[in-house]
Amino acid sequence: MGKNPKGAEMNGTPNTATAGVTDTVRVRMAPSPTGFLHIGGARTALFNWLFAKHHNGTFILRIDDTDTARSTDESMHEIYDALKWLGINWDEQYVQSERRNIYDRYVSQLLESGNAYRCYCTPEELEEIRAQARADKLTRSYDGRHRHLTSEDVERFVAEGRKPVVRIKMPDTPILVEDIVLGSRSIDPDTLEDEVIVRSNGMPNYNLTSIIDDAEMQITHVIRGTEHLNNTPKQIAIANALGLGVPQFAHIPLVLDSSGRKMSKRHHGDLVAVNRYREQGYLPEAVLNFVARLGWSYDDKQEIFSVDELIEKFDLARVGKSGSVFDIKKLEWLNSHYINQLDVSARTDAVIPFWQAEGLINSTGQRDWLENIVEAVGERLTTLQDIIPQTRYFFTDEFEYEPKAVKKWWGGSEEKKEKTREILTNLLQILEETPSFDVETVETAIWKYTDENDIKRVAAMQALRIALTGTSFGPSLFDIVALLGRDEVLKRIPKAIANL
RNA sequence: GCCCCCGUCGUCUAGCCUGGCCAAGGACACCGCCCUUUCACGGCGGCGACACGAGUUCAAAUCUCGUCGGGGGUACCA
Repeated sequence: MGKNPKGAEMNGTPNTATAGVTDTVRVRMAPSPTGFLHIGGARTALFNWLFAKHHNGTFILRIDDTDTARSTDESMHEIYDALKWLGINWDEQYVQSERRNIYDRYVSQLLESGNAYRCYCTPEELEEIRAQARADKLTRSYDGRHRHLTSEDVERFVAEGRKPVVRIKMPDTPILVEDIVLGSRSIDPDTLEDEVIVRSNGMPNYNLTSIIDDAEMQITHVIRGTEHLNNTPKQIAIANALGLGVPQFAHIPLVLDSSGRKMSKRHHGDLVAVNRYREQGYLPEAVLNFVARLGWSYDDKQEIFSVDELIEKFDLARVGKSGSVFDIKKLEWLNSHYINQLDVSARTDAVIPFWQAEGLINSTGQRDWLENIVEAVGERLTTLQDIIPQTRYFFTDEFEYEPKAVKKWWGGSEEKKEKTREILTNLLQILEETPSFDVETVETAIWKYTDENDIKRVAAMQALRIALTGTSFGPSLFDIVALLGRDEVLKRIPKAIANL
């Protein structure tokens, strides 16, 4: 694979040869709709999409729903939603269950050419074969025993009510698998067994439909997870038997959990659900940037990539071979970066749904006030969801005084508590008398009090902070006082004193 | 069991193809200091890796072989 010859195009060279793969790339993302889109799937989608965009190609979404028992409409829509949220848009879309006749046609061809055959083995029989093969340390289990059935055999099986599957006859010559990421290798045919390509209920199987559709849809590059590596020679064998060409393959390393195992819906649940990250207040830019760097890098310094930069810089040649551990800390870092990147207005827009979901606001009529709150919170959000603990007290005075904060700043002993009551009482009086309630006036008044009475600033400030917010952390206290307003502040201090 | 893939700081990685510039660079995390009304931000500093063993070579993280370790697959799932 050569470099993208963009330069040649810019020169306006009027030939087609120099364009190379640039304008003919066709890739696909082929999820099976058996659950939410998971993080690994999102990365596969992203790599395909980036590759397509980079080469001015076509990105196709193909729903591989041949497993009718597990596929659901709901899941299909969840996948659409997740992809749209990420901004990964597709140019063409196909659903495999609507393409039965195409697969049936190819199966007939395989049967007629003698490259496939019906197998009447029962599940029990297959189980036995497997067990025996394992005991004998064989490299494959199914032994092709129904390759050459007599018509009497068939009649007998049919009479017994057995429903056959269709199996592909694997070749007896090595299969060359070329992979852009992993390199080339030759697969010993003795390790391949006659795969089932059509189930006994007549439904075709993944290895068959996948490679047929790749050919039918003129896919040029198959970019998928390495869990499919062992399927590749099988699919190539099927394509060969059908006389179809095969795309180029690029198997990307797995996304692993912290103990090094493949992330899966089954074992990791919500942790891998893309939609879950959206609900928790992650930005799509952050998720995209994060998964892009799982298994791919541009150079030895750049970590932050806008989508446009990703498109410009993505290259399969820089995809690594080993699996990558999903580290949520890094995602969080990226997320806070992208949140901070938003201006106050955009950040307010982003955060409003979270306030609403929490029941803290019901209209946006107080827009200016909300923006001021967001401004005061500043760079304290790791996720949008963090806006709740950071700002709850602005919307209600029904909050708990955090025990740890109380103990540390209000005092563990009665003596210290008494001192705190005194400070709060004095502050109350100062704030009652202060001519205006803007940040500067309040600040001046409070500093004057602490400094003149030889009270530690931090002690007074934290005592007041807890009285006003119930917590020991958050935005500048003067901002909080100003945003809460005189009435609210003068109401909360006595209440705090009473609770001391 | 069998088949296949992989192996640089705790994590993501640069470097490996085209041996020397690598007493291995960056980022996240962690720790410390500074800033500071708190918590974050930010600034500065610290901790920290070539899986192991042979071989080739003047020289190996880089090439070769072996060992060990990890992972994926092994379905009438995809």
